[in-house]
Amino acid sequence: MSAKPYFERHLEIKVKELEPDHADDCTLKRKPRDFPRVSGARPTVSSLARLAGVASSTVSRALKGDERISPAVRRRIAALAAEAGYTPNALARGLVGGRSGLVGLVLGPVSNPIYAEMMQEAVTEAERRGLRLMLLHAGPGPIEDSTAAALLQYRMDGCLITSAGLSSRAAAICAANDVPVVMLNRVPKLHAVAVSCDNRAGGEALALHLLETGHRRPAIIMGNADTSTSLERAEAFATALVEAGLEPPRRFPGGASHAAGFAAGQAIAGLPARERPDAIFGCADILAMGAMDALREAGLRVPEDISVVGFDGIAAAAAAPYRMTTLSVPLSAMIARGFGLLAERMSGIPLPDEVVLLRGTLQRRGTVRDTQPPG
Amino acid sequence: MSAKPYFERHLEIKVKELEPDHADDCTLKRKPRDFPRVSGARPTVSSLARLAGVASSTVSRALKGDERISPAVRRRIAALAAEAGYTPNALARGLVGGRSGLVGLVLGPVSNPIYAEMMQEAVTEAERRGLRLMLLHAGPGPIEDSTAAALLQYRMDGCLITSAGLSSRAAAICAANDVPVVMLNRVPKLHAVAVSCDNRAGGEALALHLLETGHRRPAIIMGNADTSTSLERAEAFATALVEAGLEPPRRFPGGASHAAGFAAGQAIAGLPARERPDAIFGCADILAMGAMDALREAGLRVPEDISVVGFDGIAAAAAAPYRMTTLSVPLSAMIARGFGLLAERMSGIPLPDEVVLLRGTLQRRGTVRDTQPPG
DNA sequence: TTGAAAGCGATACCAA
DNA sequence: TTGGTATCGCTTTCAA
Repeated sequence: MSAKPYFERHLEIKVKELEPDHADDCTLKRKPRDFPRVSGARPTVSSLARLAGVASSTVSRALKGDERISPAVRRRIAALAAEAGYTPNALARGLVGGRSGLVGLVLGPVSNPIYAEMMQEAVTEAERRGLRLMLLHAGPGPIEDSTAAALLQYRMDGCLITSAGLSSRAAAICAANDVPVVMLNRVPKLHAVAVSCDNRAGGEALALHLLETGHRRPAIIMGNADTSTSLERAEAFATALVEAGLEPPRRFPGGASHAAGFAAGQAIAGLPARERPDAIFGCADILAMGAMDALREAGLRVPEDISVVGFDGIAAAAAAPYRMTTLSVPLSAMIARGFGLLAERMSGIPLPDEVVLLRGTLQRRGTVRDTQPPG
Repeated sequence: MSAKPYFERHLEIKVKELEPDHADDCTLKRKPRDFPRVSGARPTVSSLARLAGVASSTVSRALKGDERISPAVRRRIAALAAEAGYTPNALARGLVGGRSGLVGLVLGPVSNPIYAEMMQEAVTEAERRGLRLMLLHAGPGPIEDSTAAALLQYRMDGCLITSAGLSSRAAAICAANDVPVVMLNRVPKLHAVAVSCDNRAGGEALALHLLETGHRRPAIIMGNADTSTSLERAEAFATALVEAGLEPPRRFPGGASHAAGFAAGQAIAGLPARERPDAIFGCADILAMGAMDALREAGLRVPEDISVVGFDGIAAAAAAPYRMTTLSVPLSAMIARGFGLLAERMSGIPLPDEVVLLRGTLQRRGTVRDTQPPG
């Protein structure tokens, strides 16, 4: 539902070439006002060295503020570099230093907005740490081999994997080549480094919340079958209910999109009234949103007729028309921690694998009916 | 509404270290089964040359299928490389060749899902062309200087800019340094290369559709004031209405998020009935979606009481609970064309600026009431 | 058809 | 405190 075959159609193309004189303005008389550029080649360490009448090693050291270079020379070279518009060549630097400053990012399908939110957080955090993000994958399905190969080709310092489970290829390549990997929002089956929300605690918290508010027949809409995330959430949720003396909750197949949640919601709405659950737990907000839409379309009111809770805390679920009660995962903190773990491992010192679990927060909003006020 | 200050809170961290023996399993006995790796250093052209008993230049040539190397040698070296698990070092290659194979990507705020969809398309297309995407920015606000500098540091071959108008900094840096830029979904005010939807044609098509279906008082919810996209769409829409003899449509301030559309929708719903528009054009789907939600919450039915149309064709707008009539932009085709333009310019041959306009498609769905069937 | 050698740009080591 | 120089891995003349 996300990647449309637009490609073949819509090829009615209008090309508007700009007037030649303006084009010239752009290609020839380019004004180096804001970003000066030496005519011809870009300035390099050795060209600066020649200008300054020193050795290139001195320039290199001066530019990174080496204490051993006299302040006077340092200042002079810095000024020269600024004037010439010098930019270090990260390729050369990476070649000799062995570290590229590049971090790979593997994202899941954008049909679940949480990946976009994670991406935005990752960009911010990477910026803060002076790292660059290489977008290796985004979408359903597994990562292409050629793309995964880029991990090695560009000598990436590490890799962040957020996708549910389909990126084992990238993980394997990293493992085989000592490229540090951190899994985000996903507890790996194999040994690895991961930062995740405490899905069990979250699932339990949601179950307790539903119990406290008087629900007796919750159902679950499952995420993708192969994701630990979904499984853990559902498992903990179910366990808490059973421990409270309820029947094991019914499970409906879901996925990772609004459409999947919608289908599950339709199935639930179509149930005879006496079989109908009194609450739905969507293992991801996007699923719960889809379910809500299906329920409403079927004439059921949320939360009057049926309560709905989600898990993720995406922005869209917080707003109208959902205002969904959910367990929000601390995205920023997770990303920050993930970069932290990565940075530690990028230094080369072998560190043991670890799994960091951050606790989410129950967001009480408007989709849970309180039939049984406490006290 | 998108980037929450989660960072400071939620720091209750549980660290679960794996058992030492397992950790060892991962750090020491790493199995090079799937992705073989030479013990110690990775194989290089010269290490392969030594193994094969030829010169490194021969290896280099053989590996890229140079006709001048005898087929026998070529095969032998290829086999050797495969066996050793050789991976070319893109950093070194970029250093000598002057081309990095890297393309920068600048995205807008993820509060508008269209950026995520564009990102996913871009990943696919980059893969197809053997280019790597460096994520330079994603979010509202302008790009960081340090990030923009990466364009030069990593000697990127080009840059794709999708963000509305805030990335002029990146554009300026590119312009000053002969890095080709292509603007996506945005017609630049300055001379540049761009691929966009024909926003005027689209706005007009939507206006005509509303006219044909008997609407007489449409209103517009504007996008960000500084985006050509929104302006063009609104302008063409308004012009078509006026040419049909209607009053100029009322304009409501909007933005680039559901929340902005929602606020505009509330303002419209709060209007006295006789002042209320009979249709709303949201300059972006996400705005129209927000407006729909506000209208429905205010008890107005869409399309019975008021029609709504959008522009973009994002996946979320096509599904329940919106099923919105909209003008969809051919995203895949735009991205493909954008990469094409970039590729042409990456060769170094100076080409004139051009603007490519692709026509969108009116998607008639369920949010326009047909009061006046044709004929 | 293949080899030797000169860089690409930056860093780091060893001298001075 | 600074200068040479080797080196990172690969490509590309220029010779053979």
